Amino acid sequence: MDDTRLRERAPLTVIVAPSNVSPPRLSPADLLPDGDAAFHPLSAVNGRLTPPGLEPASYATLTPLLPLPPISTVSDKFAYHAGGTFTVIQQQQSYASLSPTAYNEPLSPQSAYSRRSASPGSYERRSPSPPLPSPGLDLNAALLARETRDEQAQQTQQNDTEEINTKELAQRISGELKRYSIPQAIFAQRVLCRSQGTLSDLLRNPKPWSKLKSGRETFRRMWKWLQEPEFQRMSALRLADAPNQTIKGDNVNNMQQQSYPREYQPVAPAVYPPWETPAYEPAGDVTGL
DNA sequence: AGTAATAGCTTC
DNA sequence: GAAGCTATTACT
Repeated sequence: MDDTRLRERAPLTVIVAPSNVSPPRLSPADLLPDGDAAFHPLSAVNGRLTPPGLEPASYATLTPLLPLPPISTVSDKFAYHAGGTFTVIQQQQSYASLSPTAYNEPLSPQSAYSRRSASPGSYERRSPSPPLPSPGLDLNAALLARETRDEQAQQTQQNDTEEINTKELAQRISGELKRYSIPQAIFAQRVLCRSQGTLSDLLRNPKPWSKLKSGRETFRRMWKWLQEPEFQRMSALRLADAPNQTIKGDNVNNMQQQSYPREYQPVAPAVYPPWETPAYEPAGDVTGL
């Protein structure tokens, strides 16, 4: 874990260090695998977009899926907004926009959407009175702020209204699960709050978006997971199962498909995939990032 | 043995 | 009827 942290903080040169993480299986130290290149831009972007001092990797606090929100509404607004963490949003977008291929298949997440709403009017509509920067500020800064705002609006709109190419999304998810050897049961439970059987069915027989009703929510979660930077994806997988939430049919805790004891301590720096690591890191470890 | 796919059932 | 769960089977 310290390795991860070091890498997070480390200057670019260190990150570049070949960690040759070719095997699909992720170890905690490999949370920034070969796609590390994708994270380089982040540092730059982070440097100029986010307030200094805000660490880019507070897994515990940044993880959007942490207590998995009720499947009905929250996911529509995305936890980032709820959490009000400006920085996170920007980072997320940076990842999404800057690294379409680094840790993704040739198919970028965006392409899973049937289209992108890049309507120039979205910004004005959503932000009627943007706090314009004072004349003293750099024009670039102003444009940047505007751009960021625009992207946020787009992101929100995508999550809310955009259609998802479910077939493509299913293929993407399947591919990612295979690539990292993530069992369906784990992904289904930790990320989707669904059962393995449900996920299997959705992946194999995805209904077209237009024919989906409440089932869209599950696909949205898949989609959001895909959009997340890798460390967040893994963090989500590693999460404790959501406590008994009053979600219809969401009694995942009753599933006896697999029980991953979360009590045991990771005595040695064992190498296990993130979803097998204890949900609760030793005190102060994760949050201390 | 572990994981994925599927059939039948339940819930809303 | 859609969506999902459980139990079971099939697959590797």
